[in-house]
Amino acid sequence: MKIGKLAQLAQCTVETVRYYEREGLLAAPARTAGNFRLYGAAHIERLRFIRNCRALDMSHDEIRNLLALADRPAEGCGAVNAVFDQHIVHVDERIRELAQLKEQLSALRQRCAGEQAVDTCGILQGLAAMETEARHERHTHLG
Amino acid sequence: MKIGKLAQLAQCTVETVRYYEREGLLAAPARTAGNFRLYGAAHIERLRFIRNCRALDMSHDEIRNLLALADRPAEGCGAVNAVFDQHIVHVDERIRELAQLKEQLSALRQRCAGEQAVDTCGILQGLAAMETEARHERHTHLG
DNA sequence: GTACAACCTGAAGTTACTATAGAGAAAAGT
DNA sequence: ACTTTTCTCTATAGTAACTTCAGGTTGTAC
Repeated sequence: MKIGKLAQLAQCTVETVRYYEREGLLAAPARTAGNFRLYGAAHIERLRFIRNCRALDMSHDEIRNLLALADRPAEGCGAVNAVFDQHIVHVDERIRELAQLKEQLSALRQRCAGEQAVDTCGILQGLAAMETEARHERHTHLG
Repeated sequence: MKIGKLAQLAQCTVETVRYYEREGLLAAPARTAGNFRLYGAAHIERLRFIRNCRALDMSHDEIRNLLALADRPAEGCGAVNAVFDQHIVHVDERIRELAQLKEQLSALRQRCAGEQAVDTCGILQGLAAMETEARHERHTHLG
């Protein structure tokens, strides 16, 4: 099958497929005489795997890692578990960060009820007065 | 004061300050005879405001919006509230997305307890078998 | 034979910065 | 006064995971 069909089956765009090939996530397939990419069942499986990992917000590095592990069927899957556990930690951290953010935002939001002039707006005053904190370095690739 | 002092007071790097100037978030200041940027109290206030917005994970577009509103003191702050409410919605959505993600990840994680070979690993099987869903377009800039 | 969709490559744009290189200016030490 | 160190300047490239664009080729339908 050609790239359009593959992309459709994996629910992504053809540009994304070509991008994954450049990135080394998806092996370069055979070509037709006219230079069109020709994919088979193995490619669908691989791409689906990648897209599912992405749906779980894994980074390309994490995915590359997982794919390499999956390609050595004889080995144990302790490493797979490790990648997964690490990723779950990332997600957890980000959820906690956002929850805290939401509290701050809600507190600020309550400082302005209605339609006063902006120079007495509690939100803007709050934003100007907040204690500026150093940028927290992020330990997760999740934004 | 020069850029290093300003950056220190706002808890960011000098590169970030220069970047904000290029982006139009911070007005270009006067220069010394030696071409060094010279900042005053108004710049500190402005930069603090920006950094506080960033600490709340607002995008530059949202911040630009707020700054423009704050610069028209006579007008009502309904628009400010709107920016804020919209941003809170973004954060909420992202929290829900991540919570759902975590459930999926935990469910998958339970499919592999220990050290079997990877070709029978429940996690990898799960990743290969998951129903591939179309990439949800994001309505938030939060990762 | 000609219109049109699907495909090709390569490069640039996105966000909010960070990092680097190479050079000039100012401050500190002797 | 001289040297060393620190600060600042501009311009450019890199980050993640794509998307978009420009310009050209192939395949297919009528």
